[in-house]
Amino acid sequence: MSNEIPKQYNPRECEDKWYKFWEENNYFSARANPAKKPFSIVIPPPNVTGILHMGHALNNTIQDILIRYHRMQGEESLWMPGTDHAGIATQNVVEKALAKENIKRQDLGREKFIEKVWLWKEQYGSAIIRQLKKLGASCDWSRIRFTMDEEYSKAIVEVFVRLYEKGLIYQGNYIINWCPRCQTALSDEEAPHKELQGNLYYLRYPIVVSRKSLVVSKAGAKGSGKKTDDEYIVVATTRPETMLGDTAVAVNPKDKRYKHLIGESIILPLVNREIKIISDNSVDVKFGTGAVKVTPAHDPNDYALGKKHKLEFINVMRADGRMNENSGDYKDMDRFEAREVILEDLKEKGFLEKVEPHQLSAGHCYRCHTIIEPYLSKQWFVKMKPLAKEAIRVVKKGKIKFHPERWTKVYLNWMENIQDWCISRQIWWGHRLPVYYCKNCLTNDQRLTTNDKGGVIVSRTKPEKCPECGSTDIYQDDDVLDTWFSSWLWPFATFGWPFGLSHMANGISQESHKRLAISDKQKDLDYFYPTSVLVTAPEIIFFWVARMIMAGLEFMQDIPFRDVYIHGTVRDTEGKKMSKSLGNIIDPLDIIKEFGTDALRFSLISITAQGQDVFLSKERFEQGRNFANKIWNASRFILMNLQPEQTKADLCVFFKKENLSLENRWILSRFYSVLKELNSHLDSLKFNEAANLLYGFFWHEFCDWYLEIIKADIKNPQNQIVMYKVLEKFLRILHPLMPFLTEEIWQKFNNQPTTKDQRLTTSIMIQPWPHVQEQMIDKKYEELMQSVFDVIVTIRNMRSELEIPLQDTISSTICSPQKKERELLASCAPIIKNLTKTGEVDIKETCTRGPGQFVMVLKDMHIVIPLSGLIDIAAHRKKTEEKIAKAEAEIKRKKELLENANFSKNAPEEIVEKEKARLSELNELVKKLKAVKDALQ
RNA sequence: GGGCGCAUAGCUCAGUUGGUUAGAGCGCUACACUCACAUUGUAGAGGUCAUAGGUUCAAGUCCUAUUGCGCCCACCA
Repeated sequence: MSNEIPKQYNPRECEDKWYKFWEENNYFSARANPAKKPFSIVIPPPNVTGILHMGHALNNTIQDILIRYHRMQGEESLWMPGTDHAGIATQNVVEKALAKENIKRQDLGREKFIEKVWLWKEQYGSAIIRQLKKLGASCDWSRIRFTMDEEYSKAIVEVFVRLYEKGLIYQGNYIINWCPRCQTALSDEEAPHKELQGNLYYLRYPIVVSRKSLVVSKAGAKGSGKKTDDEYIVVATTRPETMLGDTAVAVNPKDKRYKHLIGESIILPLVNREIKIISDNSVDVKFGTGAVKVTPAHDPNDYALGKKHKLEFINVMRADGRMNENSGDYKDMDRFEAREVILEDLKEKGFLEKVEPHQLSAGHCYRCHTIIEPYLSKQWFVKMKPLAKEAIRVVKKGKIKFHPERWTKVYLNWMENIQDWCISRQIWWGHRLPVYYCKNCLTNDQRLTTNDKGGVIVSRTKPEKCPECGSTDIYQDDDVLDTWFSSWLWPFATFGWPFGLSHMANGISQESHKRLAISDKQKDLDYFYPTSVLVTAPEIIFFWVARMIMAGLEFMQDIPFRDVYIHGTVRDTEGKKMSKSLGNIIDPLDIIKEFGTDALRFSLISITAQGQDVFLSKERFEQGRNFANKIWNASRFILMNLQPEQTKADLCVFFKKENLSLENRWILSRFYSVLKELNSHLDSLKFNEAANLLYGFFWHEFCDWYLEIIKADIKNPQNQIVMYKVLEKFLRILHPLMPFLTEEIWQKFNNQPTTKDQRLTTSIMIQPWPHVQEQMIDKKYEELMQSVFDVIVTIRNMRSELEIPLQDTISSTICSPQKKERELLASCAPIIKNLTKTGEVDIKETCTRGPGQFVMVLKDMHIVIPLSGLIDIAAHRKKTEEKIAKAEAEIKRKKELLENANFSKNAPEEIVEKEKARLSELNELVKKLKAVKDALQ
């Protein structure tokens, strides 16, 4: 039998096999079941264009662990899967693919292009799903959703219309973040600021001299020939190209330098437009020259100024970031090219006073990293403040908890300062706005110039005719919605919300059939919502988490999830974020190929401390692979030695403590202690601690000690039962972390016809989670066993120091003043003999020490073995002296501590007792060590 | 300009509510392959827990300041 099992675990042979097995048996599916407690997670939908990276691997492993754990605990556990249409990202990917064939999306036209995207989605869109399956994700695939699904899209329209009717969606002309490359508006979150090294350019704007300023200038003018302050007003700017759109210069009214110039005119260089000097409190006197050029169409601050002072809004750029017809000679130049040329021209004409290096930060497109242009355009917005109110409350009240908790502050800070959300995008791939225009009512296409509602129809379906004038000349808005406008509905729209809509045209029989289906869906939503935990990355808190909370509260009148687990970002060993462009990617699929999925999962989890970033190197995965292999071989050993009929023995024996040998009692106590601790780690989302706990227990306690001990008496029925039971239960509790390996071994046991336990019938993943048998936990026995281990380690240490090869059998004498200890050691003599390769173990009360013996001290014990060969007496003496010194230092500290009246007064009694015990132990140790030292000469 | 995180063994990191003997993996040193596993075993070396103060009977753990690294947010042109 044993030679059927290979010496190494081969993940490739079993992963796909068991995944298929699980899927075919519908183990992943979950549905409303009032008899059970629900547990649900919605997946953060990966981009449909996505390929699995380490961030996904970490994110989804955590979710899978939670789902598998709760499923085994008997909860109805649903993991809702799906993908996100990822508007801009997907459009970019498809455009790039088309570019290879020299096709532009404009060549195809909107409809054809969208067809291409769908085609692309059909072809490549399932890659990420296949990869999630490779990872072992136990999602209920029968429920898979895509944000562009017809049903899902209805939810989006419904939400848009409801918010519009509530007055929370509006259209308007504002400065928004514009990506000139993607040629679309972006939300603030989609345009993260990055530091740039730029310049501050000081420009001279000539003043049109009026009588009033002349008077003042006389007083201020010094010398002749030199240009005075009153001939120019100098403004500082980082973006000189926008000067073409300047419509004022602003100064602070309190600024004495410019007070006399307020209201005067200047001539805008190059453009020769006459503009006014205005005053406004918002101008910072200390920055630059204290005078600022005002470009209302190209800067959000200036926009506000422009509105306030009723300035002209002159847009000097086109959507592609090139200068437009308002920029004279610079027309058609790229904005950055125009900057250089304009600077040249200004310099040539004496309008450039100086250039200073200046650090600035500018928004960058989160999809293509192009520098954002603040751009005036007509867009659609969601009014966020009213939605945020309740979202703040539920988090403050603790109805939703962040893990780690510190993210609460980040969330609240953002929520409390929330800005309106720009939701319209000028791309093609996405949900078209349910906004229609009546051509007749709109006197002309005023999209960029008016804020007027006339002719705007927001409707769930395309209106036949204009409700105002009855015209049928109606067209839909070209824009699509921000991808996140669909993602924020994910926790309930995936269940089919809203129910009972848009099926009025169906026949009656169909209608009732649909109703039934709808009511099932409604049941599922009622049952699984709010979901239990959301597992995600910090980058996405504002984009997604915060907005889901708002949407859930607004449309479901309830929070979308109770706990938010924010895991760290996966980085390389240098701390850099893993990204394709940096070329520092460790591909999870490569790791799966090389080390196996379970190794990937285990290693990833074992280094993911709650909320800390994960620094990864490939070597980390060796740990997981080695662990998998260790489990494999231990199981192999047990299988090889298992006598099937023995495992059928009465299980009651198993729980009768008094019948158990010390080692069996010990390992069972340890197992249940570990299980108890494991439960608490998993319940408190400390996955790394769970992983390390399982690792340490299995490798060092179960394999290194327990199996080594019972090896000598492996056919003993009690040992047979216990080793089998502990392994079998261990496999179950390891399963959430290492699903494939545990299933493979489980099935190996299952396939032994005579070893059949009635639970070993189907799959490990649907087995019950073991109960903590409190009565089996006994710390006293754990300590007793530990003291035997200490003896063994000491003897091994002596062997090692004396360089006695294992082939040479030695004898040893253990002297202990305590009777109980002697009894314990006597009962464990066979174990000690076995694990130290000692022929005879003599246990005595007092120590007899001769010149031909080597002695070591362990607590209050002497351990003596015959001296064979040479020993470096001086070295050993020195070592002993060091030990004495160390112990004496500790004694001194202890004494001081115990003599301190405050200590005994304030410290808990058990601590004081512990200290006292430790002190007497140390005293005994020093006494013995000194005796040993004296003997060494 | 605000906020957050990190600094512990050569390296990568754990360390719950303060309890005195600070852990793991990798690496390193020595020894050991018929006997489940060399993706292994046994033994060992290696730390004034970033710095300076403070609170406390007791500080890696709590407080304050400093230094270094990293991240997030913000409309200084």
